[in-house]
Parts: sequence; C-alpha cells; structure tokens
Amino acid sequence: MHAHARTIVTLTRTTRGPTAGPAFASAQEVARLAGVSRSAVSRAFTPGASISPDTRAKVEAAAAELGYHVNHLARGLMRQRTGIVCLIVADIHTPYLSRLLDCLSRSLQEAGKVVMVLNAGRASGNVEGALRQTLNYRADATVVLSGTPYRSIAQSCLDSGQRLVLLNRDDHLPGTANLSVDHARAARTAATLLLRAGYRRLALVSSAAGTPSLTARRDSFLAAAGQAGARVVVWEGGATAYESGLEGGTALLASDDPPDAVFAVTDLLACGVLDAARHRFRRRVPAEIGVIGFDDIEQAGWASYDLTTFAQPVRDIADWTVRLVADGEVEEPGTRVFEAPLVWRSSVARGA
Amino acid sequence: MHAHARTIVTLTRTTRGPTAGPAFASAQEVARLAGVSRSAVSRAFTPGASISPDTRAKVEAAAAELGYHVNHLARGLMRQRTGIVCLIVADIHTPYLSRLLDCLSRSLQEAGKVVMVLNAGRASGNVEGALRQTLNYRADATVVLSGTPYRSIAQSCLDSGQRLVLLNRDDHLPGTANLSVDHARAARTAATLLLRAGYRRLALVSSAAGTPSLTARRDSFLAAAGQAGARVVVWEGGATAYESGLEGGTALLASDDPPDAVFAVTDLLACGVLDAARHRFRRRVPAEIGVIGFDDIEQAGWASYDLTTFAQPVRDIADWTVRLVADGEVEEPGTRVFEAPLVWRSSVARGA
DNA sequence: CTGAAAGCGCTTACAG
DNA sequence: CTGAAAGCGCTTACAG
Repeated sequence: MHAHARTIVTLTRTTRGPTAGPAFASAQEVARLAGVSRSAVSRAFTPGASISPDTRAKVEAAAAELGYHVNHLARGLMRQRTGIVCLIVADIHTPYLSRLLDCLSRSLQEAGKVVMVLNAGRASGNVEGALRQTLNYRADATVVLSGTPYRSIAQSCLDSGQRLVLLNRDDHLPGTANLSVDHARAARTAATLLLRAGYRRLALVSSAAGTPSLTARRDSFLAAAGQAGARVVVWEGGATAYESGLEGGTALLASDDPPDAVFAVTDLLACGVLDAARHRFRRRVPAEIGVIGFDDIEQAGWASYDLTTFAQPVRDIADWTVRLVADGEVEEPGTRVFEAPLVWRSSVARGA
Repeated sequence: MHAHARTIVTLTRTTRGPTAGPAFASAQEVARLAGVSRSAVSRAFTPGASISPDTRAKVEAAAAELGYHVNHLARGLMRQRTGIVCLIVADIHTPYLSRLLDCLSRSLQEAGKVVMVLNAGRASGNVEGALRQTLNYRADATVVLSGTPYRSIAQSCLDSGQRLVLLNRDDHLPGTANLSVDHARAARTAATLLLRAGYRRLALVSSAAGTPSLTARRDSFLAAAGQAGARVVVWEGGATAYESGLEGGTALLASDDPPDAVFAVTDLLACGVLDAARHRFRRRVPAEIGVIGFDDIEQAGWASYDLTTFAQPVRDIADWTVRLVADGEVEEPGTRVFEAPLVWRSSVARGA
C-alpha cells in the first residue's frame, strides 16, 4: 500500500481539498511547461526582478494556459509580509461606519493591500477569538474602526511587529498611530450656533455607549454652554441609534421644561429627535426647535431631515490610514486630529 | 562575510520584515521551550489530534509565554484549506448591503471562517485585479453580494476548485450556488395591493442600473398591472439611490398625468419619491399618493417615511451562505429562492 | 540573466 | 502518544 501510494503521487493533489475537484497550478508546473526554472517563474511575477523579456514571455504564456495565480500564502511566508490589513469594526450596518468601511477598503485596495474584516459586534460570538485572527493570518497591520479594543490583543499586535492604527480612541497605547476628529471644536461650535440663533433652553441627547468620541462631544458642549451661562438638560440612553433619539426627544419634549434646541451627538440620534419633535409634538423646525447632529450621514441630507451637522473627515481618515499602513514609509506613531467641518442645512435658525 | 552571516543566523529574523521590530514566535521555538517535538506543538493546536494532557499542558504554557499564534498561512499551505472566504461587494455604504455584509460576516465568523472583503465599487481602481485576490489568497469560497460579476473570474474560481455562491444574480453559471429572492411574487403583491386600495394611475420608479433583481421587480410589476388592466408609467434613471427617487418622483408628479401610486423598486428610491411627493408637491400620504418600496432598510421604519415594503430575507441568505460554504457538507449547487415578506406600514391605504 | 539550493512555518502519514 | 522526515508553494541570496 505504501509503495503503491508513492507511485501515484502525481494524482494526490486531486484527491485532497474540500471539493476534491480541480486544483491550483503551481509555479513548478508552470516552469515545466515553459521550460524554465522555478526561480524564473517567481521572477516573472516579481516587479523589478531581473528577467529577460524572452523568459518572461514564455512564463506568462505557460501561466495563462494553466490558469496560474501566485500563492500569496506561500509568498507571505517567505517575504514576511502578507499584504493583509485587518479592519476591526462593530456596527457595520450603521451609515457612518459602513461609509468609512467602504472608503477605507477602497483606498487600501488601491494601495495594493487586501482587506480582512473582523466583525466586532456584541452578538458576533467570540470577539476575542475573532480578533486573534489578525495574528493568525499575520496581517501587516490592523486598524480598529470601532468596537471594544481589547487591550491585551492590541498589545499582542504590537509585540508581534504589526502596525496598529486606532480610530477615534483616547487610550493612546504607546506604539500605536491614532487618527481622531476634533470633537471638542465641533461641539463648541454647536453650542455657539444654537445660542447665537437665540435658542435658550438647550438639551443634549446621547446614547449610553460612552465611547470616547461621544463623551468628548458631550463634555465639550456642556463646557461651552456653561461658559456662556446656559443650562443644558442631558438625556442619555440606549444604543447609538435612531430609536434612542426618538425616545430621548420624546422624553425631553414631554417634560415640564421642554428644550428649544438640542445637540444630538450623532446624526442617527438627531434624526430620531427630529421625528419626535415633528411627528409627536408638532414642533416646527427650526422656528420652534433647533437640532444639530454629528457625522453627516447620507440621511442628514434627505429632505425630511435636512439636518445641520458636522461632516466626518472620512477621506482624510482613509488617506492617512493608507499612509500609515503602506509599505516603506514609516510614519511616526502618534495622534493626528482632523477637523469636522460644519454642514449648514435648515434644522437650525440662522443667528444674527 | 558569508561565514559571518551564517554565525548570526539566529538574529536574522529580527532584521527582516517591515518594521524590523519584534517578530512572531514559531512552533519550533515553542517546541524547544516546552521540551517536546515540533509535531507535538502542532498537535496541541489541532482539535482532535492525539496528544497526552501532560504534553498539551507543557506546550500551552510555552506558547503562552512566547505569545505564539499558529501561522494560518503555513497551515493553509499544508491543509489545502485556508478558512478564508471572500466577499465581493459594491456599494458597501448602502443600507441594505451594509446590513447584509454585517450579517454575513458575523455568521461566517461564528462558523470559524475569516472574511476577506473585495470592494467592487466602480471607483475602486482595478476591480478585476482586486477580484484576482480571491485566487491569490486561495480562499475556500467566494460569494458575490453585488457588483459586476466578471464571468472570466468566476470561471477561474470554479476551475480552481473554489466554492462560488452568487446572490441575486440570474446568470446561473453551472457549478455555482445561487441564492435569490422571490422578486416576482413581491412585485405582483405590490400591484395587487395598490389596485385593491383604489389607486388607479400607477407608476414604477427604478434606477438605470439594470441589475437582475431590479429588472425582475419591474417586469413582474408591469405584468401584474397589465393583467389587471392597469396602465403603468415607468421612470428609470440614475443610480439606485435616494436622489434618483427624488428626481423620478418629481418628474412624475410634475407631468400632465401624475400618478397616485408608485412602486419604487428599492427603499432608497421610495424615500426619494416620498420626499418629492410630500415636500415638493404637498401630497398627503397615503390619501393622495401611495408608495411601496423594497428591502426594508432601517429608514423605512423611521417616522418620516413609515414605508410599506418587502423585507429582504437577510437572515436566510446568511444562514444558507454559511451552509454552502462550511466545511464538510457538500450542498448541491443550484438555485434557492427565498420569500420577501410584506411589511405593512402607513404609506399605502388599506384596501377593502 | 539564470538555476540549484535553502528555508519560511506549518501538517501529516509513518514507524515506533 | 510521540518524533523524524517529507512536503505545501513560494522567494532569495549565491554562484555562475
């Protein structure tokens, strides 16, 4: 049996693998067909390698005939660089995050990287186990877009020599690159705008998530309003979603001292607040109530909302992530803060 | 120099790699520290392998100390199965697709797979090149959620023994598994509902995308209306997005014979139509105009729209994809059609 | 420019 | 249960 098995070794590949179907061609086979060495085949697929036009042509012809595709797993093993970058993200279905994911994956792809997505949603089974995948697959870099950042995993990434970029977090682990948004400035602007427009009974609506971004927006808004001598009612609860905005807006407007302006820490929340105001309390916007959001999600521009908000600098974030993650260039890790420009629409009265 | 280089071979790993920083521990090193063979280390990380509790304990201790993580690239090379499944998707930022991506990645992850995302958006640089990645990384399977399906690439996947699952396509390549939605039934239901509610001047709004799903919905709606003796005005244009709905709705309502009901082939389009009707033409919904959409995106449930629509069977699609892609089970390729249940809300008057 | 050889980090019969 | 050995498919000095 043993001797026999050895005899049919060439057929072995066919009997293995999940589908027991056809298999991938190897560089060896291409070399044989092209009548060159295995090294030559490798060189034909390595930009900049020294190979004669003639040899390259023979290799390419053979490769095309066999449907050969370089095995990046094997290549990654040798080069100690896989081309994989892991994106860790929770709440992918959300407007802001899906846009960021879209933008980021596109940019990374254009830079020649390949994107692995690790869904870190609460309900995503074993999150810590999933995160370990970034190590298992030897990703060159991992970027955390949202979700709980397991410190231990982050440290492992760093220890293993991966590049780690953190988006909108405030736990500045040494060795990581941090890309963030100027939440404080935006929140201050929001307070100023509202006050200048004549609104006096301010409110802030947020979720119970307590992420660094949301907390920063809240605190800065409260501070700015406080400095201007204005009091702010705070409502925080639920997930960072439309429903929470609806609920918060309803609670606020049903109270004894209903606000005439609210800064919702997120557009999703703002849409909920707006719907509560208009549909449940018949308030006219912006005459009777002004609302400001944050993110500039697509829906903020829809006619039913036409929400004044701050635009996430998605392009900047994507561009910088690519830069931080690209080969060669070794940017200094540290923190980079981008502005979130105000987008004027009609949910707030214009000040004097 | 040569001899010298050999002497310091143990240090070699440190001087290589992108960051020239610390590197990954190998099974070899773990074996040495644990005082066992390389094989033993491998067995300790292979479920079901025969290894004594004692040996396993020693290996695990050593692995923990060194921060060892099995290299799945090398493992994939040997096992001829990588655990990678590629998701090819365009328009990730869109509500429906981002939800599908969220759901799918979560399910796949729970099934022990790892997800690679290939952004197939028009503006994503070299799409065909990107798609080739699924072959380069030897993904076990690839699933096409949306976007242009390069037939040649699809064929290559099949030829290489990958499993290929196509979502909502009508080009049933032999050897592929197809998961689809019963667009025809939903569209017929839409026509019936509208007519039964007393609407008489029907319109259909679609984009210029011409994907199989949209075409199927359009054709079935027209057929059903025709059978009932109703005429339908068709507006098609732009991308499958809110703006097109707004534009189409505006054009339709500004015409000589404005419709009193519209079936928008997508919720995004429907929201645009609704906004055109309400904000630009002051139509009351559903009294003066009825609107039905398709997808049941989150916004369809928001108070400003409260859109009657058909729900995408996202869970079914995700569950079946996992089943088709999971190890072991070899489901018969073919086509499976899921129902898209009607979600009643207030954008259509209730019939008799 | 080119090929033979070593080696990346694993898994898996094989033989004990 | 365990180790030595072969091999997965590549890349990259090395020597011509």
